[in-house]
Order: sequence, then C-alpha cells, then structure tokens
Amino acid sequence: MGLAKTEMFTDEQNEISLFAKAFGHPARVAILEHLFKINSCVCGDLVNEIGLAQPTISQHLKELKHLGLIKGNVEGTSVCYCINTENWSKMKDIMNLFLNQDLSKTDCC
Amino acid sequence: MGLAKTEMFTDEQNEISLFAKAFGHPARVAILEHLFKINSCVCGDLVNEIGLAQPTISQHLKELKHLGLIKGNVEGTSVCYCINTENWSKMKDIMNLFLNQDLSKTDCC
DNA sequence: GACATTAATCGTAATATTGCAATATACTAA
DNA sequence: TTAGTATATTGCAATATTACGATTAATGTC
Repeated sequence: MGLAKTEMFTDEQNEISLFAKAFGHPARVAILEHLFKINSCVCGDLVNEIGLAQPTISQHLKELKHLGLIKGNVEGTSVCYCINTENWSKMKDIMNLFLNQDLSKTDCC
Repeated sequence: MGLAKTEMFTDEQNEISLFAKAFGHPARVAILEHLFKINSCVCGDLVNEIGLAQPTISQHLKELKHLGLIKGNVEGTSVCYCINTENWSKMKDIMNLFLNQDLSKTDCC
C-alpha cells in the first residue's frame, strides 16, 4: 500500500520514524553534514557540493525545513540555510532514548 | 524516480541513510522497542502486539534481520527474534557520530 | 524598465515501500 | 500420515519517494 498506519503506533514511535525518514536518504545526510561543516550556506553551494539538480536539492531542503531541522533566511537573491540547533538537540534527545536502550537484557538466541 | 543515486555519496552517508531508513517506519520502531522490552520474542507475539497482519510483520522482520539489527533463531515451529547487540552497538556508534556533530559553529541565521 | 541571478514550484516519469490475501514451507503432535 | 501451528514467500494494489526539465517568483543591478 505504501501507507504507514500511523494511528496504531505511539506518538513517540511515529516521531522517531519521521526523524529517521529524514535521514533515510544520503542526499539529506550529505546536506546536513555540509551545513554542520561550513556554518552558513546557500543552496547554490549545495547543488555544486552534492551533485543533484537544483530542484532536487530544493525539495530535500524543504523536507528538512518542514521537520524543523534546518532554518532558511532570505539574503538578497539567495537563501542562507543552517542547522536549527534547538530542534536538532531535541531530535537528538529523542533519537538517543531509542538508540541507547538497555542491551544487557536482550541477545538471547 | 524513487531511486537514490548512492554512487555520488560517501560510504558513511549511504550507511547512515540505510540504518535511518530501517527506523523510518513506526512498525519497525515498535518491533525493536518490543524486542528490547521483553528479551526473547516470537513473531506471533509481535502480530498481536503491533496489530499488523502476519505477512507484514514478517516482512519488516526480514528487513531488520537483513540489516543485521536483529537475530532470528528457529525454535521448533516458532522463531525466536532478538536484538543483535553487537551490530546494534556498531550502528549506534555510526549514528551518534552523525547526531552529535558540533552545534556551536552553526545556527547563523 | 530590462536583464541576470537564485531558489521555489509544477508536472511527470521511474522506482520504492507498504500492506495483505493466498499460498507455501517447516515443524510438532497425535 | 494426517492435522495443526507458526512463519515465510508470492503476487499484487495502493501510495510514497526521488529526480529533474520547465517554469515561475523574488530580488538585485544596470
């Protein structure tokens, strides 16, 4: 079907999967790593850096912005994108709770 | 197109996105959380626990097993699934490097 | 205003994902 | 060997994602 039945899962499970989905494409991972690396950034840089077409990069940026992981400020004809540090920290906390679950009780087989 | 151009990204970026994609569906998040919670597990439990049809659960388990995040041992007619702790730790290290990037230099706008 | 530059949006094609009914397989028990 | 139980696989329909050419919108420059 291609349609996740979100209503049968907890808010926490849905939130984790939404964040994870954002990282589920190497282009978005590359975009975020680039933003971390060079502080300030315009989309043109990313098109050169990543190698995908401009509309494709723009679409990925839109998804990341929609999730709140990045901010975009218009500066003249270009747009300055950067990490939304506050939301990134919140996301990190949520993901870490999931990733850091207690391993000592599992691994039975 | 729906086809990620993996060849233009680093191995690290592709690896992160593969792990993230595994967590990109709430059913798989729920399955993993359940496996963490109850140590040992058979698929039948999961069908009851999650609420999706048996073939759907089986398919999600197959993906998680293929990625190495869970192990499945046959025990009679049922299969005992559990977290693969060694691989989970490796995954966690990779994801943490990505999530814990330095925030102090960004947030410019 | 006319033009250049930059990024967003639209439209569409190709591929991927999700979900499940039906079926197959593997094992156990009687 | 037959019946029952548990899980995997197959096949397919519905939806989502990815990518990009063409176009549009917004701004700055002359």
